[in-house]
Order: sequence, then C-alpha cells, then structure tokens
Amino acid sequence: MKSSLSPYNSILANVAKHILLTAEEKKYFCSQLRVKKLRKRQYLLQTGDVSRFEQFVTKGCLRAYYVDEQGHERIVQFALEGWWIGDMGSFFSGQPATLTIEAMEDSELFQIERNDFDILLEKVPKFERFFRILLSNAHIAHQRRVLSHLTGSAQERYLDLRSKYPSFEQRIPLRHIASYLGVTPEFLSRMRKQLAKKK
Amino acid sequence: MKSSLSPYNSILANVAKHILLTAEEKKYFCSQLRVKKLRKRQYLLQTGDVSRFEQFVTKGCLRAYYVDEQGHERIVQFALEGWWIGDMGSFFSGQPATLTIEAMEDSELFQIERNDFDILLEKVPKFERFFRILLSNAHIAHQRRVLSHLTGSAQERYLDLRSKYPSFEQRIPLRHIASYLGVTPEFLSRMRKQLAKKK
DNA sequence: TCATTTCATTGACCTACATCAATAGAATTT
DNA sequence: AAATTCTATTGATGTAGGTCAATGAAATGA
Repeated sequence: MKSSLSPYNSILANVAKHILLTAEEKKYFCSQLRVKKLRKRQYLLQTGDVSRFEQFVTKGCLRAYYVDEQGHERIVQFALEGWWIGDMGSFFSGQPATLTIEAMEDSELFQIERNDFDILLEKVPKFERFFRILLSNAHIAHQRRVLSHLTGSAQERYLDLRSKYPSFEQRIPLRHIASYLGVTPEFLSRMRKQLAKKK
Repeated sequence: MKSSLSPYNSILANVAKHILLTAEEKKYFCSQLRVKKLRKRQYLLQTGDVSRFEQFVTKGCLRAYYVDEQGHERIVQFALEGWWIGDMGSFFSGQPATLTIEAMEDSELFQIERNDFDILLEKVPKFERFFRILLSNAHIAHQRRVLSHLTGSAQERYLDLRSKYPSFEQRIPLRHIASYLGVTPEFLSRMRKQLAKKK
C-alpha cells in the first residue's frame, strides 16, 4: 500500500466507485486482505470444498464453472482484472461449493476471509452498502443473461459478448467461450466461419 | 399494524428472517410503506416508465416480463405472496424500465419509494444488510437458472420448476410457465402429455 | 528436438424444439 | 344465453444446434 503502483490501488479504486473511505478505513480494509497467486490451470476452488473467501482479481484471468453429471463443464463466469469472483452460495452458507474456479493464466488475487468479511461489515458498515451495490449490479447482469437465453439465438449471444468484452477472444480459448454461451465448440466454430464469410 | 392479521406482519416476518428490528424500527419501516392494490391484468410497471418503487407481495400473484422486438413476452420472474418484485435496474439507476410487471390475479403489495428507501438505509443501516442478503440469495438463484439453461433440457427445467413450486401450476396459466421456461406453449403441452403417459 | 497431448475446424447425420394452421373447450363479455 | 374472445392441445413440417468421428495445427512436455 505504499506506491501508487501497488495492486491495492486497483481494489481501492474499485471500492471508491461506490463508497467513500477515510484513510484509516482504507488501511484497515487492506489489512484484511490476503494476496493469492495462482499458476495457469491451478484451482482456486474445487467442488465440494467450502469456499471460505471472496476474491478480487488484480492480475490474470479465471473461470468459474459447474461440472454436470456427464462431466461437462458449464462456465458461469469469467473474471479478469478488476472483477470479483467466488462461489457466493458456499461463502455465505458454509455449504460445500457447487462451482469450480480455475486460473486460465498466471493470476493474482486479493482474498477476504468470511470471518474478516463479517467483522469488516460490522466495523465499517459502508461496506454493507458496497456489497449491496455490487450484488444489485450482478443481479441486473444476471437477469440480462437469463433473458439472452430466453430471447436470443446463440449467434446473438456470441455477438453481444464479443462487442461487450472484445478482449475475451484474445485471452480466452474458444471452447471456454462456447461453454459460456451454452453451445458446443463445434457450433461456435461454424458460427464464426459464417460470420467471417458475411463480412 | 394493529392486529396480528395485518399484512404488515407478513413483511415484518420476511425482514425478521435476516435482521432483528426494535419495535421503533418496525414502526418506522412500516410507516414508509404504501399499500398498492391491483386488479387482475393491471400493470404495476410498463416498459419505458421509471420504476420508482420496489415491492413486496402480500396477496396475489404477478409476473415480470420483457417484450422483445417481435413482440414476444419473456417472463423473467413470478412473484407470489412473500416475494419481492421490481425492476431493480430502473429503480437504482433512474433509467426507464426494460421490464413490464403485471398482476395475474387481484393483488396487494407494499411499495417503498426510492427516496424513502435511501433514507431508510441511512437511518436503519441494518437494512443495508437485509437487502444485501436478499440480493445475494437472488444472485445464487439466478446463477442456478443460468446453469439450468446451459446444462439442461426444457423437460428438466419444467420438472425442476414443478417440484420447487408446485403451486405454480394451479395459479399460473401454462403459457406463462412456458415463457418462463423459454419454450413455446405448444412444446410445453407436448412435454406434459409425454410425462403424463409415462406415469 | 521429437513425442504427446490439446485445440479448432470440418463433414455426416441426428434431435430438441420452433412455427404455422386447425380445433375444441374455457373464460369473458354482451 | 349467445357471442366473443382466450387458452390448451394436436398434426405437419422446418431449423438451430448437438453428437460423433476425423484431421491438421498449436501448445506442452520429455
């Protein structure tokens, strides 16, 4: 937390989008964070473990997915720099996680532990507000995603994703993008071919 | 708020699931609510209007839906007694609503207005916690719903819905259930026929 | 460096679900 | 009580997207 290049700045900037902290509070908040480094392909969380942390990505790129009975992976979330990721169900309930979270690149995160999280909310109630806002944004985004499945074709979902997050195609393997969209890699490949032709 | 039969009890019970209020706080909270009665088919919110309220259902049954370019309705949420419903995006941002909300039966709701909501959170910060928990539950439910579209067939979604909310089939027309599941009424009808045969 | 695994693409064929049209029973309205 | 909507169901047919198998290119590892 010394230089302006510190990764703490990125999480503080994220917090500052919604609530205003005093210098003291910033310091306290940062003191509750632990740094976690992951190698590419390393798991952050595996199904069945209890998720004791929520995390904020400062470097790299992760994916959260669910493995169904046939062993297929279904990606529910990507997280790049500046995103929060975790298995919130498990984090809040203490039940075993249903999600697996894995680094797609060497990554660095901040983690906050469930206990410290509760104490943080108690000591600095502004954080109740912060997480409420975070969640309400997530809620709205999720609603849009459900809608995109009810309303649109796979191609529309692909085009939406591409225009909203152009960086994904550079950093994320196509088969993972297919899984996020809810189609097979084969079908994504065909869509891409057809779109390229039309252009 | 006088008798134990008052509809205030149902919203207070809902709040009490997550936070503990003093008698004073209960009184204040209830004083910020307004009662809204709707006839069957009446709109609570129409696309393009700004949603100034969030609401809690004490009686009846509503649906929130999105209308796509071809005029098709896609249902994103049902709400029966004891549920919260609204267009949260519009409520928090002040932007025009993308959802339409309509009563499917004569219904009664409590509404809280955006301004009063902000003041409530300021005066009784426990409500930050309450809405955060409400949202995190919604978040988890939404994630499951996205997953059900990525992973499962329409039949699985139908069976899930039926076992989770058996009362829906008594109260909600099949064509709305079809819309919620993301299939046509025709296809839902065929699924039901086939399931009935197998039994 | 060669060997091995992983990845994206293509082709052939299959299935879950959509669309459109017709009908009959319910529910509303007159 | 008749007339007029809605609603659920069925049949015929069309299509988006899945499955399985094969191939070459790229990444990974010894």
